[in-house]
Amino acid sequence: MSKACDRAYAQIRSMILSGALSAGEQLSEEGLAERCGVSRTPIRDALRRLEGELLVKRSGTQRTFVADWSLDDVADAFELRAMLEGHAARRAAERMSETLVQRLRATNQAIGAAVRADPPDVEAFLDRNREFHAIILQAAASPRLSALLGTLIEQPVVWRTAHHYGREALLRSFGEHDELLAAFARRDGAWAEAVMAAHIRRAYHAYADAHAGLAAIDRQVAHG
Amino acid sequence: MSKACDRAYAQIRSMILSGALSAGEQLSEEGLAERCGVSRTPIRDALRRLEGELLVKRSGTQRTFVADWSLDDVADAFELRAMLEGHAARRAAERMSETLVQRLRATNQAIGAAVRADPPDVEAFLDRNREFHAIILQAAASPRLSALLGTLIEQPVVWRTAHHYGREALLRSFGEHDELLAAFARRDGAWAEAVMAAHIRRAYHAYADAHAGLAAIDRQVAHG
DNA sequence: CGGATATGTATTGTATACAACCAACCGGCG
DNA sequence: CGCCGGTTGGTTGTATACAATACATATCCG
Repeated sequence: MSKACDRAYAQIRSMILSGALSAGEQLSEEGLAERCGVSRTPIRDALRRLEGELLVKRSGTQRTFVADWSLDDVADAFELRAMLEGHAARRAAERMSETLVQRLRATNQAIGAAVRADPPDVEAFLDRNREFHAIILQAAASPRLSALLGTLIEQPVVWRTAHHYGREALLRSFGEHDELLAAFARRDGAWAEAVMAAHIRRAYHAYADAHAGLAAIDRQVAHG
Repeated sequence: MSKACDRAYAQIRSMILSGALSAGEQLSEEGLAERCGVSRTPIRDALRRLEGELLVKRSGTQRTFVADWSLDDVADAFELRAMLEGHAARRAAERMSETLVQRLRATNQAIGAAVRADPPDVEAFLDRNREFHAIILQAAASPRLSALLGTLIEQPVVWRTAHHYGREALLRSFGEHDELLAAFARRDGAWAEAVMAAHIRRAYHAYADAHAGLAAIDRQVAHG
Protein backbone atom coordinates (compact mmCIF):
# COMPACT_ATOMS: atom_id res chain seq x y z
CA MET A 1 0.00 0.00 0.00
CA SER A 2 3.02 2.23 -0.16
CA LYS A 3 2.19 5.23 -2.24
CA ALA A 4 4.26 6.08 -5.26
CA CYS A 5 5.24 9.34 -3.66
CA ASP A 6 6.77 7.59 -0.64
CA ARG A 7 8.51 5.02 -2.75
CA ALA A 8 9.97 7.73 -4.95
CA TYR A 9 11.14 9.62 -1.89
CA ALA A 10 12.82 6.60 -0.35
CA GLN A 11 14.36 5.58 -3.62
CA ILE A 12 15.85 8.97 -4.49
CA ARG A 13 17.04 9.41 -0.96
CA SER A 14 18.83 6.12 -0.92
CA MET A 15 20.36 6.84 -4.31
CA ILE A 16 21.77 10.05 -2.88
CA LEU A 17 22.99 8.49 0.35
CA SER A 18 24.62 5.57 -1.42
CA GLY A 19 26.30 7.81 -3.93
CA ALA A 20 24.47 6.38 -6.94
CA LEU A 21 23.67 10.01 -7.63
CA SER A 22 26.89 11.91 -7.21
CA ALA A 23 27.24 15.24 -5.47
CA GLY A 24 26.50 18.27 -7.58
CA GLU A 25 24.75 16.26 -10.24
CA GLN A 26 21.70 17.86 -11.75
CA LEU A 27 18.45 16.02 -11.25
CA SER A 28 15.74 16.27 -13.84
CA GLU A 29 12.26 15.49 -12.67
CA GLU A 30 11.58 13.55 -15.82
CA GLY A 31 14.72 11.47 -15.51
CA LEU A 32 13.94 10.56 -11.92
CA ALA A 33 10.36 9.80 -12.88
CA GLU A 34 11.59 7.27 -15.40
CA ARG A 35 14.07 5.67 -12.99
CA CYS A 36 11.42 5.34 -10.31
CA GLY A 37 8.66 4.23 -12.66
CA VAL A 38 6.26 6.96 -11.63
CA SER A 39 5.17 10.26 -13.12
CA ARG A 40 6.66 13.63 -12.33
CA THR A 41 4.02 14.53 -9.77
CA PRO A 42 5.24 12.29 -6.94
CA ILE A 43 8.82 13.14 -7.85
CA ARG A 44 8.13 16.79 -7.23
CA ASP A 45 6.75 15.90 -3.82
CA ALA A 46 9.80 13.85 -3.01
CA LEU A 47 12.19 16.58 -4.12
CA ARG A 48 10.47 19.12 -1.92
CA ARG A 49 10.93 16.86 1.06
CA LEU A 50 14.55 16.19 0.21
CA GLU A 51 15.08 19.91 -0.19
CA GLY A 52 13.87 20.35 3.35
CA GLU A 53 16.49 17.90 4.50
CA LEU A 54 19.14 19.72 2.49
CA LEU A 55 19.92 16.57 0.55
CA VAL A 56 19.19 18.44 -2.66
CA LYS A 57 19.47 22.12 -3.34
CA ARG A 58 17.80 24.28 -5.93
CA SER A 59 19.48 26.86 -8.10
CA GLY A 60 18.02 30.34 -8.39
CA THR A 61 16.09 29.15 -11.38
CA GLN A 62 14.68 26.12 -9.62
CA ARG A 63 16.87 23.50 -11.13
CA THR A 64 17.67 20.82 -8.59
CA PHE A 65 21.05 19.33 -7.79
CA VAL A 66 22.36 16.76 -5.39
CA ALA A 67 23.78 18.72 -2.47
CA ASP A 68 27.53 18.58 -2.20
CA TRP A 69 28.98 18.41 1.26
CA SER A 70 32.33 20.01 1.78
CA LEU A 71 34.35 19.04 4.82
CA ASP A 72 33.28 22.36 6.33
CA ASP A 73 29.65 21.47 5.79
CA VAL A 74 30.12 18.19 7.56
CA ALA A 75 31.91 19.84 10.45
CA ASP A 76 29.11 22.36 10.65
CA ALA A 77 26.46 19.65 10.72
CA PHE A 78 28.30 17.71 13.40
CA GLU A 79 28.65 20.79 15.55
CA LEU A 80 24.93 21.40 15.41
CA ARG A 81 24.25 17.76 16.04
CA ALA A 82 26.47 17.76 19.11
CA MET A 83 24.57 20.71 20.50
CA LEU A 84 21.10 19.43 19.70
CA GLU A 85 21.66 15.80 20.62
CA GLY A 86 23.32 16.96 23.82
CA HIS A 87 20.21 18.93 24.59
CA ALA A 88 18.08 15.91 23.74
CA ALA A 89 20.11 13.74 26.07
CA ARG A 90 19.62 16.19 28.91
CA ARG A 91 15.90 16.31 28.44
CA ALA A 92 15.76 12.54 28.02
CA ALA A 93 17.66 11.97 31.24
CA GLU A 94 15.22 14.17 33.09
CA ARG A 95 12.15 12.32 31.82
CA MET A 96 13.14 8.83 30.85
CA SER A 97 10.98 5.99 32.09
CA GLU A 98 12.46 2.81 33.46
CA THR A 99 11.17 0.78 30.54
CA LEU A 100 12.91 3.05 28.06
CA VAL A 101 16.15 2.67 29.98
CA GLN A 102 15.72 -1.08 29.62
CA ARG A 103 15.15 -0.79 25.91
CA LEU A 104 18.24 1.36 25.56
CA ARG A 105 20.25 -1.22 27.47
CA ALA A 106 19.01 -4.00 25.21
CA THR A 107 19.80 -1.97 22.11
CA ASN A 108 23.31 -1.32 23.29
CA GLN A 109 23.76 -5.03 23.98
CA ALA A 110 22.96 -5.61 20.34
CA ILE A 111 25.46 -2.96 19.36
CA GLY A 112 28.09 -4.70 21.44
CA ALA A 113 27.37 -8.00 19.72
CA ALA A 114 27.66 -6.40 16.29
CA VAL A 115 31.00 -4.84 17.22
CA ARG A 116 32.47 -8.04 18.64
CA ALA A 117 31.50 -10.14 15.62
CA ASP A 118 34.36 -11.09 13.35
CA PRO A 119 34.43 -9.18 11.15
CA PRO A 120 32.36 -6.48 12.86
CA ASP A 121 28.83 -6.28 11.47
CA VAL A 122 28.86 -2.63 10.45
CA GLU A 123 25.40 -2.73 8.94
CA ALA A 124 23.87 -3.99 12.17
CA PHE A 125 25.95 -1.51 14.13
CA LEU A 126 24.57 1.40 12.12
CA ASP A 127 20.98 0.18 12.42
CA ARG A 128 21.14 -0.34 16.16
CA ASN A 129 23.02 2.88 16.63
CA ARG A 130 20.26 4.73 14.84
CA GLU A 131 17.75 2.98 17.06
CA PHE A 132 19.66 3.94 20.19
CA HIS A 133 19.65 7.60 19.31
CA ALA A 134 16.02 7.44 18.20
CA ILE A 135 14.96 6.14 21.61
CA ILE A 136 16.73 9.01 23.32
CA LEU A 137 15.09 11.48 20.99
CA GLN A 138 11.73 9.95 21.79
CA ALA A 139 12.37 10.26 25.49
CA ALA A 140 13.33 13.90 25.05
CA ALA A 141 9.70 14.49 24.08
CA SER A 142 10.21 17.52 21.92
CA PRO A 143 8.67 17.13 18.48
CA ARG A 144 10.46 20.18 17.21
CA LEU A 145 13.81 18.91 18.37
CA SER A 146 13.11 15.65 16.58
CA ALA A 147 12.25 17.49 13.41
CA LEU A 148 15.43 19.55 13.54
CA LEU A 149 17.66 16.57 14.16
CA GLY A 150 16.00 14.66 11.37
CA THR A 151 17.61 17.01 8.89
CA LEU A 152 21.07 16.50 10.36
CA ILE A 153 21.48 12.82 11.02
CA GLU A 154 21.64 11.37 7.55
CA GLN A 155 24.58 12.66 5.63
CA PRO A 156 25.70 11.08 2.39
CA VAL A 157 29.43 11.23 2.98
CA VAL A 158 29.18 10.03 6.53
CA TRP A 159 27.00 7.14 5.58
CA ARG A 160 29.49 6.04 2.96
CA THR A 161 32.57 6.27 5.16
CA ALA A 162 31.03 4.50 8.13
CA HIS A 163 32.05 1.17 6.65
CA HIS A 164 35.69 2.09 7.03
CA TYR A 165 35.63 2.69 10.76
CA GLY A 166 37.98 0.41 12.62
CA ARG A 167 36.81 -1.96 15.34
CA GLU A 168 38.49 0.31 17.85
CA ALA A 169 36.26 3.26 16.93
CA LEU A 170 33.17 1.08 17.11
CA LEU A 171 34.17 -0.22 20.52
CA ARG A 172 34.70 3.27 21.82
CA SER A 173 31.27 4.28 20.58
CA PHE A 174 29.80 1.28 22.35
CA GLY A 175 31.53 2.27 25.57
CA GLU A 176 30.25 5.84 25.37
CA HIS A 177 26.74 4.53 25.05
CA ASP A 178 27.32 2.65 28.28
CA GLU A 179 28.31 5.84 30.00
CA LEU A 180 25.20 7.51 28.64
CA LEU A 181 23.18 4.70 30.14
CA ALA A 182 24.77 5.35 33.51
CA ALA A 183 23.81 9.01 33.29
CA PHE A 184 20.26 8.09 32.32
CA ALA A 185 19.97 5.60 35.16
CA ARG A 186 20.87 8.37 37.60
CA ARG A 187 18.65 10.94 35.85
CA ASP A 188 21.64 13.25 35.61
CA GLY A 189 20.78 15.55 32.72
CA ALA A 190 24.01 17.54 32.75
CA TRP A 191 26.09 14.37 32.71
CA ALA A 192 24.07 12.93 29.84
CA GLU A 193 24.41 16.14 27.86
CA ALA A 194 28.16 16.27 28.31
CA VAL A 195 28.67 12.63 27.37
CA MET A 196 26.47 12.95 24.34
CA ALA A 197 28.23 16.06 23.10
CA ALA A 198 31.56 14.30 23.49
CA HIS A 199 30.17 11.23 21.78
CA ILE A 200 29.12 13.17 18.70
CA ARG A 201 32.32 15.15 18.52
CA ARG A 202 34.35 11.97 18.70
CA ALA A 203 32.22 10.53 15.93
CA TYR A 204 33.04 13.58 13.87
CA HIS A 205 36.75 13.06 14.25
CA ALA A 206 36.44 9.36 13.53
CA TYR A 207 34.72 10.36 10.33
CA ALA A 208 37.30 13.01 9.50
CA ASP A 209 40.15 10.53 10.02
CA ALA A 210 38.51 7.84 7.92
CA HIS A 211 37.69 10.38 5.26
CA ALA A 212 41.24 11.73 5.13
CA GLY A 213 42.49 8.17 4.77
CA LEU A 214 40.10 7.46 1.91
CA ALA A 215 40.99 10.72 0.21
CA ALA A 216 44.69 9.77 0.38
CA ILE A 217 43.94 6.41 -1.25
CA ASP A 218 41.91 8.17 -3.94
CA ARG A 219 44.83 10.45 -4.71
CA GLN A 220 47.21 7.48 -4.83
CA VAL A 221 44.94 5.68 -7.28
CA ALA A 222 44.55 8.77 -9.41
CA HIS A 223 48.28 9.45 -9.65
CA GLY A 224 49.50 5.85 -9.87
CA MET B 1 6.75 37.46 -12.09
CA SER B 2 6.02 35.74 -8.83
CA LYS B 3 5.07 32.19 -9.52
CA ALA B 4 1.71 30.89 -8.44
CA CYS B 5 3.36 28.41 -6.18
CA ASP B 6 5.20 31.11 -4.23
CA ARG B 7 2.14 33.29 -4.03
CA ALA B 8 0.08 30.39 -2.73
CA TYR B 9 2.75 29.61 -0.17
CA ALA B 10 2.96 33.18 1.05
CA GLN B 11 -0.79 33.56 1.11
CA ILE B 12 -1.52 30.39 3.06
CA ARG B 13 1.31 31.10 5.42
CA SER B 14 0.05 34.57 6.18
CA MET B 15 -3.46 33.26 6.65
CA ILE B 16 -2.14 30.85 9.23
CA LEU B 17 0.05 33.40 10.98
CA SER B 18 -2.70 35.99 11.11
CA GLY B 19 -5.22 33.50 12.41
CA ALA B 20 -7.50 33.74 9.40
CA LEU B 21 -7.16 29.99 9.40
CA SER B 22 -7.66 28.87 12.95
CA ALA B 23 -5.60 26.25 14.72
CA GLY B 24 -6.70 22.69 14.16
CA GLU B 25 -8.82 23.58 11.16
CA GLN B 26 -8.73 21.15 8.29
CA LEU B 27 -7.36 22.43 5.03
CA SER B 28 -8.65 21.03 1.78
CA GLU B 29 -6.40 21.45 -1.21
CA GLU B 30 -9.34 22.36 -3.37
CA GLY B 31 -10.64 24.97 -0.96
CA LEU B 32 -7.25 26.62 -0.72
CA ALA B 33 -6.87 26.45 -4.48
CA GLU B 34 -10.08 28.41 -4.86
CA ARG B 35 -9.14 31.00 -2.23
CA CYS B 36 -5.75 31.53 -3.84
CA GLY B 37 -7.02 31.49 -7.39
CA VAL B 38 -4.69 28.74 -8.53
CA SER B 39 -5.01 25.04 -9.17
CA ARG B 40 -4.27 22.29 -6.65
CA THR B 41 -0.78 21.66 -7.94
CA PRO B 42 0.93 24.74 -6.47
CA ILE B 43 -1.14 24.32 -3.33
CA ARG B 44 0.34 20.90 -2.79
CA ASP B 45 3.81 22.37 -3.13
CA ALA B 46 3.01 25.08 -0.64
CA LEU B 47 1.57 22.62 1.87
CA ARG B 48 4.70 20.48 1.69
CA ARG B 49 6.80 23.50 2.50
CA LEU B 50 4.55 24.54 5.34
CA GLU B 51 4.64 21.01 6.66
CA GLY B 52 8.41 21.29 6.83
CA GLU B 53 8.02 24.40 8.95
CA LEU B 54 5.53 22.62 11.17
CA LEU B 55 2.90 25.23 10.42
CA VAL B 56 0.60 22.50 9.19
CA LYS B 57 0.51 18.88 10.19
CA ARG B 58 -0.83 15.85 8.38
CA SER B 59 -2.97 13.15 9.85
CA GLY B 60 -2.08 9.51 9.33
CA THR B 61 -4.24 9.51 6.26
CA GLN B 62 -2.63 12.60 4.77
CA ARG B 63 -5.29 15.09 5.58
CA THR B 64 -3.79 18.44 6.47
CA PHE B 65 -4.62 20.65 9.41
CA VAL B 66 -3.39 23.95 10.73
CA ALA B 67 -0.94 23.10 13.48
CA ASP B 68 -2.10 24.01 16.94
CA TRP B 69 0.51 25.34 19.30
CA SER B 70 0.03 24.61 22.95
CA LEU B 71 1.84 26.75 25.50
CA ASP B 72 4.25 23.85 25.91
CA ASP B 73 4.95 23.85 22.22
CA VAL B 74 5.76 27.52 22.28
CA ALA B 75 8.02 27.09 25.30
CA ASP B 76 9.73 24.25 23.52
CA ALA B 77 10.29 26.30 20.39
CA PHE B 78 11.64 29.24 22.37
CA GLU B 79 14.05 27.01 24.24
CA LEU B 80 15.45 25.67 21.00
CA ARG B 81 15.58 29.15 19.56
CA ALA B 82 17.52 30.43 22.54
CA MET B 83 20.07 27.69 22.09
CA LEU B 84 20.40 28.00 18.33
CA GLU B 85 20.33 31.78 18.11
CA GLY B 86 22.82 31.92 20.96
CA HIS B 87 25.07 29.67 18.94
CA ALA B 88 24.53 31.85 15.89
CA ALA B 89 25.45 34.96 17.87
CA ARG B 90 28.67 33.35 19.02
CA ARG B 91 29.68 32.39 15.51
CA ALA B 92 28.62 35.79 14.22
CA ALA B 93 30.72 37.61 16.79
CA GLU B 94 33.74 35.58 15.79
CA ARG B 95 33.39 36.37 12.08
CA MET B 96 31.46 39.57 11.70
CA SER B 97 32.87 42.17 9.33
CA GLU B 98 32.92 45.84 10.23
CA THR B 99 30.38 46.67 7.54
CA LEU B 100 27.92 44.18 8.97
CA VAL B 101 28.35 45.68 12.41
CA GLN B 102 27.48 49.04 10.86
CA ARG B 103 24.39 47.60 9.23
CA LEU B 104 23.31 46.10 12.53
CA ARG B 105 23.78 49.42 14.22
CA ALA B 106 21.69 51.17 11.61
CA THR B 107 18.96 48.57 11.90
CA ASN B 108 18.82 48.96 15.62
CA GLN B 109 18.56 52.73 15.20
CA ALA B 110 15.45 52.11 13.14
CA ILE B 111 14.13 49.82 15.86
CA GLY B 112 14.69 52.56 18.40
CA ALA B 113 12.75 55.02 16.26
CA ALA B 114 9.84 52.61 15.89
CA VAL B 115 9.73 52.06 19.65
CA ARG B 116 9.84 55.75 20.52
CA ALA B 117 7.08 56.68 18.09
CA ASP B 118 3.75 57.50 19.68
CA PRO B 119 2.12 55.10 19.58
CA PRO B 120 4.97 52.63 19.03
CA ASP B 121 5.07 51.38 15.46
CA VAL B 122 4.85 47.66 16.19
CA GLU B 123 4.77 46.66 12.55
CA ALA B 124 8.02 48.45 11.83
CA PHE B 125 9.49 47.08 15.04
CA LEU B 126 8.76 43.52 13.98
CA ASP B 127 10.14 44.06 10.49
CA ARG B 128 13.37 45.62 11.68
CA ASN B 129 13.72 43.08 14.43
CA ARG B 130 13.50 40.31 11.88
CA GLU B 131 16.12 42.08 9.82
CA PHE B 132 18.42 42.44 12.83
CA HIS B 133 18.31 38.74 13.56
CA ALA B 134 18.67 37.87 9.88
CA ILE B 135 21.90 39.84 9.64
CA ILE B 136 23.33 37.97 12.59
CA LEU B 137 22.32 34.68 11.06
CA GLN B 138 24.01 35.68 7.85
CA ALA B 139 27.20 36.57 9.70
CA ALA B 140 27.13 33.21 11.45
CA ALA B 141 27.74 31.68 8.02
CA SER B 142 26.16 28.31 8.65
CA PRO B 143 23.55 27.43 6.07
CA ARG B 144 22.33 24.55 8.14
CA LEU B 145 21.86 26.72 11.19
CA SER B 146 19.88 29.15 9.07
CA ALA B 147 17.68 26.36 7.79
CA LEU B 148 17.01 25.07 11.29
CA LEU B 149 16.14 28.46 12.66
CA GLY B 150 13.87 29.16 9.74
CA THR B 151 11.47 26.58 11.06
CA LEU B 152 11.40 28.13 14.52
CA ILE B 153 11.15 31.86 14.09
CA GLU B 154 7.66 32.32 12.76
CA GLN B 155 5.05 31.14 15.17
CA PRO B 156 1.39 31.95 14.74
CA VAL B 157 0.56 32.66 18.33
CA VAL B 158 3.66 34.74 18.87
CA TRP B 159 2.95 36.77 15.79
CA ARG B 160 -0.55 37.58 16.98
CA THR B 161 0.40 38.54 20.51
CA ALA B 162 3.32 40.75 19.51
CA HIS B 163 0.94 43.64 19.00
CA HIS B 164 0.09 43.59 22.67
CA TYR B 165 3.60 44.06 23.96
CA GLY B 166 3.95 47.22 26.01
CA ARG B 167 6.41 49.95 25.12
CA GLU B 168 8.45 48.85 28.10
CA ALA B 169 9.03 45.39 26.61
CA LEU B 170 9.95 46.88 23.25
CA LEU B 171 12.41 49.26 24.88
CA ARG B 172 14.05 46.42 26.75
CA SER B 173 14.43 44.46 23.54
CA PHE B 174 16.01 47.51 21.93
CA GLY B 175 18.46 47.79 24.81
CA GLU B 176 19.44 44.15 24.59
CA HIS B 177 20.24 44.61 20.93
CA ASP B 178 22.57 47.39 21.97
CA GLU B 179 24.36 45.07 24.30
CA LEU B 180 24.65 42.51 21.52
CA LEU B 181 26.23 45.19 19.39
CA ALA B 182 28.79 45.83 22.09
CA ALA B 183 29.66 42.15 22.18
CA PHE B 184 29.96 42.06 18.40
CA ALA B 185 32.17 45.12 18.34
CA ARG B 186 34.55 43.38 20.72
CA ARG B 187 34.29 40.06 18.86
CA ASP B 188 33.40 38.39 22.15
CA GLY B 189 31.56 35.24 21.10
CA ALA B 190 30.76 34.01 24.59
CA TRP B 191 29.31 37.38 25.56
CA ALA B 192 27.20 37.53 22.42
CA GLU B 193 25.90 34.03 23.00
CA ALA B 194 24.91 34.77 26.57
CA VAL B 195 23.18 38.02 25.72
CA MET B 196 21.32 36.45 22.84
CA ALA B 197 20.13 33.51 24.93
CA ALA B 198 18.89 35.91 27.58
CA HIS B 199 17.27 38.06 24.90
CA ILE B 200 15.25 35.16 23.52
CA ARG B 201 14.27 33.87 26.93
CA ARG B 202 13.05 37.31 27.92
CA ALA B 203 11.06 37.47 24.71
CA TYR B 204 9.47 34.18 25.67
CA HIS B 205 8.33 35.48 29.02
CA ALA B 206 7.10 38.71 27.46
CA TYR B 207 5.03 36.53 25.16
CA ALA B 208 3.82 34.31 27.99
CA ASP B 209 2.73 37.33 30.03
CA ALA B 210 0.94 38.96 27.12
CA HIS B 211 -0.67 35.67 26.26
CA ALA B 212 -1.86 35.06 29.79
CA GLY B 213 -3.36 38.55 29.82
CA LEU B 214 -5.17 37.96 26.56
CA ALA B 215 -6.43 34.59 27.71
CA ALA B 216 -7.85 36.23 30.84
CA ILE B 217 -9.67 38.79 28.72
CA ASP B 218 -11.00 36.02 26.51
CA ARG B 219 -12.39 34.21 29.53
CA GLN B 220 -13.97 37.40 30.80
CA VAL B 221 -15.67 38.00 27.47
CA ALA B 222 -16.85 34.43 27.27
CA HIS B 223 -18.36 34.41 30.75
CA GLY B 224 -19.71 37.99 30.80
C1' DC C 1 -31.41 -0.29 20.47
C1' DG C 2 -26.41 -1.34 19.20
C1' DG C 3 -23.24 -2.43 16.11
C1' DA C 4 -21.53 -3.72 11.80
C1' DT C 5 -21.73 -2.84 7.04
C1' DA C 6 -22.75 -0.64 2.77
C1' DT C 7 -22.96 3.47 0.12
C1' DG C 8 -22.19 8.18 -1.25
C1' DT C 9 -19.46 12.23 -0.93
C1' DA C 10 -15.43 14.66 -0.09
C1' DT C 11 -10.46 14.60 -0.42
C1' DT C 12 -6.15 13.23 -1.82
C1' DG C 13 -2.92 10.61 -5.23
C1' DT C 14 -1.22 10.16 -9.89
C1' DA C 15 -0.74 10.82 -14.70
C1' DT C 16 -0.64 13.70 -18.55
C1' DA C 17 -0.87 17.77 -21.55
C1' DC C 18 0.54 22.06 -22.43
C1' DA C 19 2.63 26.59 -21.34
C1' DA C 20 6.49 29.23 -19.67
C1' DC C 21 11.02 29.43 -18.97
C1' DC C 22 16.05 28.94 -18.98
C1' DA C 23 20.55 27.78 -20.88
C1' DA C 24 23.42 26.69 -24.17
C1' DC C 25 24.48 26.92 -28.90
C1' DC C 26 24.90 29.07 -33.30
C1' DG C 27 25.26 32.66 -36.63
C1' DG C 28 25.65 37.34 -37.81
C1' DC C 29 27.56 41.79 -37.02
C1' DG C 30 30.64 45.27 -35.24
C1' DC D 1 38.05 38.01 -32.74
C1' DG D 2 34.53 39.03 -29.51
C1' DC D 3 29.96 40.29 -28.51
C1' DC D 4 25.07 40.24 -29.11
C1' DG D 5 20.53 38.20 -30.28
C1' DG D 6 17.74 34.67 -31.83
C1' DT D 7 16.71 29.81 -31.96
C1' DT D 8 16.29 25.33 -30.16
C1' DG D 9 16.33 21.48 -26.83
C1' DG D 10 15.45 20.48 -22.53
C1' DT D 11 13.41 21.47 -17.80
C1' DT D 12 10.18 23.21 -14.72
C1' DG D 13 5.38 25.38 -13.71
C1' DT D 14 0.45 24.86 -13.90
C1' DA D 15 -3.96 23.07 -14.95
C1' DT D 16 -6.94 19.36 -15.43
C1' DA D 17 -8.83 14.65 -15.60
C1' DC D 18 -9.34 10.54 -13.51
C1' DA D 19 -8.29 6.89 -9.98
C1' DA D 20 -7.91 5.57 -5.27
C1' DT D 21 -8.86 6.38 -0.73
C1' DA D 22 -11.04 7.88 3.55
C1' DC D 23 -14.84 9.71 6.20
C1' DA D 24 -19.68 10.23 7.39
C1' DT D 25 -24.12 8.91 7.07
C1' DA D 26 -27.67 5.82 6.50
C1' DT D 27 -29.29 1.15 6.52
C1' DC D 28 -29.85 -3.45 7.84
C1' DC D 29 -29.47 -7.29 10.91
C1' DG D 30 -29.03 -9.31 15.46
